[in-house]
Amino acid sequence: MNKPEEFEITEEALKLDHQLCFALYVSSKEIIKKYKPLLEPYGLTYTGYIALLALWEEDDVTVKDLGERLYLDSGTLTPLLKKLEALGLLDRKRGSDERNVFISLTEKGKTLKKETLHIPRDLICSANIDLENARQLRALLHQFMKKI
Amino acid sequence: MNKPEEFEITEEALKLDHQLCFALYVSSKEIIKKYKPLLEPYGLTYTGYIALLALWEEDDVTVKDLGERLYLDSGTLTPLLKKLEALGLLDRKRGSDERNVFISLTEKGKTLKKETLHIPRDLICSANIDLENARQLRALLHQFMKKI
DNA sequence: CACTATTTAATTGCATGCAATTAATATACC
DNA sequence: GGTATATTAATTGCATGCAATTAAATAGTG
Repeated sequence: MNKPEEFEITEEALKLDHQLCFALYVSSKEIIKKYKPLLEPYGLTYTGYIALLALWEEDDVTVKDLGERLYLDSGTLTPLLKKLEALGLLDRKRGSDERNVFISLTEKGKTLKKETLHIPRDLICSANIDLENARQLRALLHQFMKKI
Repeated sequence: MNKPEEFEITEEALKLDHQLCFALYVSSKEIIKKYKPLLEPYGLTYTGYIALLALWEEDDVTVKDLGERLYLDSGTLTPLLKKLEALGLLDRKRGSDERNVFISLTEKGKTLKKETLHIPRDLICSANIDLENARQLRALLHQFMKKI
């Protein structure tokens, strides 16, 4: 009882290369892989790096606030932040409302910003990124993120 | 000793919203999250689903071949394929070259393709995806994947 | 004030991903 | 044939991510 034209459409729509999710999934994994050798000298993982990027913009924020900016929940952030604390990069302190934990960078954490300034440029080279392609992608992804 | 114009450039380049990697990382995670409720009725995870998408295009392939198509290595695939085997969706059999393990769909695995045909369309609705935005994104991502 | 609902971080359990190593098999080369 | 090399899956160890639950604290309400 398949109408042939509909079958054709769904058949094509099922192919791996037709899936936007798969292109996003692969692109995300591949670019994260490129960061690893650049971050390893600083003892950072990719997740640690993006947490620091967020904190370098604004720190002394709660775990909840940081989680909203990073799209991560406490199940991921709590152990990550404890590791970054153990590295001496940040402090975790309860606020006057004891439910809140405030994250603030240590001097070491602030200094690391300057030492890693070269990473964005290095990544562009190592991942062979076309800047115009990247600019367009970023714009489309931000549109995508707003609606999803 | 910072040249102000260079400092400004790198400062901007360090912001979370300027990172292509972060936009990819968030978009990928968010779209995968949207798949979960659609896949749960079939007992599938996202990774299991993309493995099946690949196998529905071509099965009776080695783990290595499947890994190249999915951008996954045996460390991820071996346990995943064992789970899909336990669900009765595929078989794993050594080839005449005993280093190779060939993956082939069972009847149940083939049947599941028809039962899940609705998922791509359902996802477009639930993730509120703009088709033109998606088409452009996919094209740019494929360019990106080719070069990285 | 007493009681309930809400908020926040932490914890638990499960499913990835990947790098590095291992084990088994096959190939290449002499 | 015999040995070194290469290939393939599997295993191990580590780092996420997320859903669901828990525990503690606060806010809201009568």
